[in-house]
Amino acid sequence: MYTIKQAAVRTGLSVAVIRVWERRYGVVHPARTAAGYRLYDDEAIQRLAAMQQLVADGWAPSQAAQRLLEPGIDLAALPNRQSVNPRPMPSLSRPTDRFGSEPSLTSGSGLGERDLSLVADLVSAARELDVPGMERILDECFAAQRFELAIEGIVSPALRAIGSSWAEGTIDVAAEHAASETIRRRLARFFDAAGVGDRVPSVIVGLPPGGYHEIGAFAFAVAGRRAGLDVLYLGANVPAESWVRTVNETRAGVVILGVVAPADVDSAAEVIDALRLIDRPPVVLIGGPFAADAPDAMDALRLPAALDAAVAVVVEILDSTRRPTSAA
Amino acid sequence: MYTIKQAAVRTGLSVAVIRVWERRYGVVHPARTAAGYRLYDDEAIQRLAAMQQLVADGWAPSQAAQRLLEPGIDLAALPNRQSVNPRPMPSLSRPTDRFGSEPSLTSGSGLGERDLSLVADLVSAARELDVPGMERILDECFAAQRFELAIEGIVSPALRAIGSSWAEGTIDVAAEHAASETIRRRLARFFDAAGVGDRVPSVIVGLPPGGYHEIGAFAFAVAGRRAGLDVLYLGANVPAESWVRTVNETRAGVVILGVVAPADVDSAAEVIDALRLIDRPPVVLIGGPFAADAPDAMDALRLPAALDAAVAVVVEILDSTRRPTSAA
DNA sequence: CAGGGCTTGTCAAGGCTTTGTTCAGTGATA
DNA sequence: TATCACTGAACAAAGCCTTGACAAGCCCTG
Repeated sequence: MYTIKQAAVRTGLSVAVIRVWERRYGVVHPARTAAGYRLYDDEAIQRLAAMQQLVADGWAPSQAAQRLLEPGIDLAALPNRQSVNPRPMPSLSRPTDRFGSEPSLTSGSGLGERDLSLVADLVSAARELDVPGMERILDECFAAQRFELAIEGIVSPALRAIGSSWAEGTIDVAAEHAASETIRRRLARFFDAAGVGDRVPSVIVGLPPGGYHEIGAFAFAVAGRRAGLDVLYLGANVPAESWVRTVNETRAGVVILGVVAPADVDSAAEVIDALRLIDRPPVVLIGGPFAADAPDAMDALRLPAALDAAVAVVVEILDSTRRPTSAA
Repeated sequence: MYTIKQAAVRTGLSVAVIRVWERRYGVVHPARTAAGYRLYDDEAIQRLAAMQQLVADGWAPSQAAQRLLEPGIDLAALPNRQSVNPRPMPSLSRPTDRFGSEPSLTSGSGLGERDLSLVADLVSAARELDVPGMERILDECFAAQRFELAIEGIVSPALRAIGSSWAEGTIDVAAEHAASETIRRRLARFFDAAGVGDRVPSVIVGLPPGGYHEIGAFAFAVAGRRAGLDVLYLGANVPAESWVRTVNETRAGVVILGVVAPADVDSAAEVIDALRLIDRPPVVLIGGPFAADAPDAMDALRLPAALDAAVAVVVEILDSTRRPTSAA
C-alpha cells in the first residue's frame, strides 16, 4: 500500500491532483489508515495511470473519469495507447534511390601510418586493461581530427580488432568489456557536448529486439547530433511495439536501426513491418555491418558505411520530407 | 549474536532507530542478556535490513513494518524485487499487473519536497521520452547536492519507479531505455570527471555472468573513483574466468560484484568460488538489490546500500589490507 | 467578439500524525 | 573510568487531511 506521495511519484501526478481527482471524480477510493491517511494499492495506481494516459491523449478529465468508471473496464487495455491523434500531415514522399550498401561501419582502407599505430596502441592498451592508457590514446585521436574521422579511422577499427581477438580467444572478455566501456564513455562525452536544443526528436536511433552491440548505433547518434539533428537514442534491444509507440508519440520522420549481428536482420524486418502500418510511417534506414545482408525486398534504405555520408543521407531525407515539394 | 551497536554498524541504521522500530512496530524481538542488553541474531539483522530496504524504497515505515509482520513472509524474498530489470520478453507486450510492486522514493531520513518532485519530474519526463527535459532535471539534481546524494535521493528512486512502471505496463520499454541511456551518460560524465591518475586498479567492479543491469554498479564505480579509489569498471556479464584473469593481472585487492537480479546470486557465487582459488585472493564484496539474498555461507561481504557507506567500507578494507596488520 | 458559466489544476490555512533524533537519569562492561 | 545500553519522554520536521478559494482555459450564447 502506497502513501499518496508515493502514488504521486509513481504516476508523475501531483499529490494535489490525485486528491482532487478522487474528490471530484471518484476515480479511486483508497483505503485509509486509522488516522485517515490514504493508502493506495496497485490497482489504484493503475487507475490513476490510466486516467493520466487518457488525459494526455486529449480526453477531458471528466470524460476520462467517466470512461474509467464504466463497469467492466479493462484497466490493462487502457494505458497503452497505440495510435494517438491522427494529425493530418503532408504526404510523405519517400526517396526511392538506394544508397550504396557498403560492408560496414568503416572502410578499413586508407588509414594513415599514424592512425594505424594508434589503432594498435588502443588494442594493446585494451588487452592490458590499461584504461588510463586508452583514455590517453583516445585524447590523442580526438585531438588530431574530427570526431567522425577519429571514429572511422581509429576507434571503430580498434573495436573490430578487439572483437575478433575476442572471438579468437586472444583477448579476454574483461578487456573487451573494459574497452567498450571506455569508448562508450567517450562517445557519451561527445553526445553531451553536441547537445542540441529542446526540439522534438526527428530521428530515432536504436537496435531491433535482440540486438545488443550498440556502440556503432551510439556513434551514429552522436554524429547525427553533431550535425544538428534531433536524435533520440533508444539503445539496445527495443521491441517492435515500442518502436511503433515511440514513433507515434514523437512523430519522428526517420528511424535508424542498427543491424549488427546476423540475427538482427530478421528482427529489424519485424520492426520495419510494424512501422509500415503506422498512419504516417517514418522513413526507415538500416546501418551496421550486417545491413548489407538485408534482403533487397526489405522496405528500408541502407545507410552508407561512412559516418559523414550516413549523416548526410539522413539530413537530406529530413529536408525533403519537411518541405513536401518533390523528393528524389 | 550482536549487540545493538554491531547491529547498527551492520545495517547502517542508527542505534536509536533500531530501538524505535522495535518499540513502535515490533519488527524485531531481540533476545536479552540477564542485564537486559539486546542481542540480535542473523535473522534479526536480516529483518532490519529488509525493513531498511523497504523504507529506502519509499514505503512508509509503518507500511514496511506491516509487510514484514505478515505471517509467512519470506525474508529473503522481500528486500529485492523492485527489479529495475526489464527482461525484455519481446512477445508478451507487457505483464499485466499482479506483480509485487514497490514504490520508489528514497526517504531515508527526510527526502525534501524538492527531491521528491524531482523524482516525479524525472519519471514523467522519461515517460514522455523527453530527453532534454531529463537532462535539465539531472542538471538541477546534481547542481543542488553531491553526486552520491543525488544518486541515492533522486536518480536511483526514479530509475526504480520507471522500472516498476514498466512492469506494470504504464511506461514503454523505449522510454525506459531512453531514460537509462540518459542517466548512464550522465554517470559517464562523472566517471570521467573523477579521473584518477595512472595507478593500477585496486578495485574491480562489474556484474557476474548473465548480469545485465549495470547502472547501479556503474554508479558505485563512479562513487569509488570520486573517493580516490582506482576503479576498473568491467560492466555487465563478465564470465568467471575473466574475473579470475583480470584479478590475476591487476592484482586488485577488492572485487565488487553487482547482484541485481535473482539469477545473479548463483552466478556471483560461481565467480566467488573461482576467485577463492587464486593464490592471492581478493576481498569480494557484493552489492545491489539482491545481495541480501545471498546465502550467509557465501564467502563475500555485503555492501551497505548507501553509496557513501559502501565506498567507506571499501576504503577501509583497502587500508587494512595494505598494511597487513590484521585481516577480518 | 464579449461575457457568463463550467472545468480543472493549484494553493493556503489550520490541525492532526508519523517518525527520526535527542536528552536525562541509571545501570552494566571492560 | 570510559564506554556502552536501557527506558521514557519530549521534540522538530515532515507528511497528510479537509475545506475553501482562485485563476486560467474552454465552451456556449447572445
